[in-house]
Amino acid sequence: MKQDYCYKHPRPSVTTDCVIFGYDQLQLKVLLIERGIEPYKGKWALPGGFVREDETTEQAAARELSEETGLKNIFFEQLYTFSNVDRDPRGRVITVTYFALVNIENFKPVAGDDAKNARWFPVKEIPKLAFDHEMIFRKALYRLKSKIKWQPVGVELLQDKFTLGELQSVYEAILEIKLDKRNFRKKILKTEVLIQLDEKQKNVAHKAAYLYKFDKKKYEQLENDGFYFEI
Amino acid sequence: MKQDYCYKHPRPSVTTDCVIFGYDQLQLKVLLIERGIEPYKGKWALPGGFVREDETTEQAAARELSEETGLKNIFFEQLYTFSNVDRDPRGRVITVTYFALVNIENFKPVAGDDAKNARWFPVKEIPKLAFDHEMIFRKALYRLKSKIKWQPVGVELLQDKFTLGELQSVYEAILEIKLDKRNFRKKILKTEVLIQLDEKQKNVAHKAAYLYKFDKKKYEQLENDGFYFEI
DNA sequence: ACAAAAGTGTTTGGAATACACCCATGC
DNA sequence: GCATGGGTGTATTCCAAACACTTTTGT
Repeated sequence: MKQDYCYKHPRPSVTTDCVIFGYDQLQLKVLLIERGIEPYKGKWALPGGFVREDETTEQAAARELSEETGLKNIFFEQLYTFSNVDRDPRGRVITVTYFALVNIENFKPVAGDDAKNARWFPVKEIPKLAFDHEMIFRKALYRLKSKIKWQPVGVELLQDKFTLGELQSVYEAILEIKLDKRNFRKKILKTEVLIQLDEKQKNVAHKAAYLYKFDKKKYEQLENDGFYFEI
Repeated sequence: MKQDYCYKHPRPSVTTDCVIFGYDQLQLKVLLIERGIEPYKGKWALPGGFVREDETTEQAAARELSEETGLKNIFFEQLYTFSNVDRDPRGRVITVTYFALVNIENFKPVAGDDAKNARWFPVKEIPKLAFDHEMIFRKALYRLKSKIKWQPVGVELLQDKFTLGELQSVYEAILEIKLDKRNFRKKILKTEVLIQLDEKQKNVAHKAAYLYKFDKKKYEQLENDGFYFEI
């Protein structure tokens, strides 16, 4: 049974789109889905969908994220709201966008729900995207680069336990520069949000590195104390 | 003649709300309007309104701003999108918010359009606000404080020509701290976005200060060169 | 033994901070 | 002449950046 919702004034549709970053094989990657329906059928796009009547845009983004990646409790934050009147050929659609950092190892590929094909693309090899998603993606990348300069968000892209070398590689991939090992270690340890474990790498063909984990409580405390800025 | 707009799925309304900052008598102020209609009739609120079918949220914000203050071409940027399902008693309303910096001297009070009363409130004396506008206001204030640390946006609150003393007072009002005069001047002049004019204050009971103006071109150039971060 | 990444300190330059006195003007 | 804000320089501290060698492990 089909029902119509009628209003006195025209209303836009509201969607959320997510820029989901991952890190793998020394590369920063983004999760894209292949559209199964028109418009832009067969084109790659950011995962997203319509905001339901009973959920906030944050909840919608979290739901999409969990549907697309099987991941919950992920770092994500609002990016920007895009509202060009002609950004969607179906009509007036305003999209509230989010960006998220996940760790690809934990990622469980979702058996093609909506018959969609999902793939991680290195940020250097993004195909042509549907809608204005290219613009959204670029804004997210810019935000990530700015943010990482102030906040130790790089850890969200790694496993729970990681080495400082791995973390440095994340930073180098995102910022596209080489960093000095000693200075990087000094700077990242001075933030005091990393905890060194009594545990080392195994089976590596070189001196085994200590593993660290992220001290989320400490981080949130510092954040509340105004230590980091929203960016 | 009344017409209805019907859709297959329910749609939220979309509004914009603006946090408009001004500076006057050594105080940072915010423009609020008194609501002339329900809900929250008689309560103070941020200026805002519905986004029309043929305009972006930016255009809607600029239009509201111009309607409320008579000002055009002023500094404003997107703040955040709020979407709690119960934030508006009239139903599902998502609001895309902006914050703006204007200079109160140029502000032309608008003869009560919509029978609304508009007033500048010092940020320290904000009354209870309608909807979730308190939260929006707090976020805007936080953003302004963060932003001013990196970007010389304080100039937007002053006249075209201003003294460094006035600019320092703006910073002190926003950050709520006293600044050292010499260090402030060094820092602000080092940004090289202020131009010293061949003109001084007149009729002041002390040594007349040089007037400066903001070098908008230079600022935009630096911004494009990635000199400042989006915040 | 050698390849590969881990781990570690010191020096240097630039930026932010702290700090105090004389100057021009209107009354 | 005095009250008011304008204008200026230096010393110190802190942080960021540059820079090279030894250690551990697997092959």
